[in-house]
Amino acid sequence: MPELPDVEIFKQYLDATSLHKTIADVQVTDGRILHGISAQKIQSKLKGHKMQGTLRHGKYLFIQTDGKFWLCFHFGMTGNVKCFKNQDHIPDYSRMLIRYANGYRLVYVSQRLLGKVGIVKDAHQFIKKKNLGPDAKKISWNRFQEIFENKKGSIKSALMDQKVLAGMGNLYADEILYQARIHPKTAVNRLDERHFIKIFNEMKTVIKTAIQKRADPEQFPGSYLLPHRRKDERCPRSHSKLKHIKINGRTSYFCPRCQPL
DNA sequence: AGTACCACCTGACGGC
DNA sequence: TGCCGTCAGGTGGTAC
Repeated sequence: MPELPDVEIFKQYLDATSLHKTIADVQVTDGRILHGISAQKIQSKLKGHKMQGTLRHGKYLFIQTDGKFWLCFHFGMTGNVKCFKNQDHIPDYSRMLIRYANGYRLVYVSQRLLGKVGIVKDAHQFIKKKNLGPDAKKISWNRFQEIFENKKGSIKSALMDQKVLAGMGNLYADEILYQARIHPKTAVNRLDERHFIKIFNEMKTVIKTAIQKRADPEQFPGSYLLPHRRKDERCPRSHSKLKHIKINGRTSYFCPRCQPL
């Protein structure tokens, strides 16, 4: 579930497995993941280069190379990266393989092909051009207050809008609003400072906790909504039956008792 | 500006 | 067993 915490885990994983290793070869097994570049071009571009460092902004993962370009990963609704020894069996839905000179391969996996891989000149420039909002993990309280000024729609839509705030997806937006005890349909302009402080603090805690638990919902605290985010399950706090509604076409789970409108 | 809907894809699941 | 509709965590485009 590649939202901010998941992508942060991928970043840590790449930092641990893939930096400063010479890329011997690149194999694209499904070109539909490529964005704005051909399989041949990405191969010739990466070959012989090394990854120098990583940068995550929202759900995007950028890898700086020792060339004048960055590799850019987006994971869509299903996707991850994994490193294997050359002779290891690689998983289904592996769409791109980066083979290192040291005998390992980095694999980009994407079952539904909704993710994208590309080359960008500069990550910061890309973020600007895409109009991405500030990163949810790094944003300061002052900036957080500002981004909701003059907003009128529902708080959940705003939290999930990558141009407002980068990194929150459907699941974590639900979790944050659940922890803050705010109904997802609440209009932003009906929230006061006290509410925003609560949302901000819960957001930071949820992100930190999720990353600490390696974005694995099974390890999340019992007080979290995420592991119970299924039809007919109950709120871990009030034991009321969870409700689900559609907001902007996405299913939103909440507790009608803890999060009244 | 906000929302609603469609499209992009594959696979899992429930109903019949 | 199998067919079919619906749904799933992402984004982007269009139309109202």
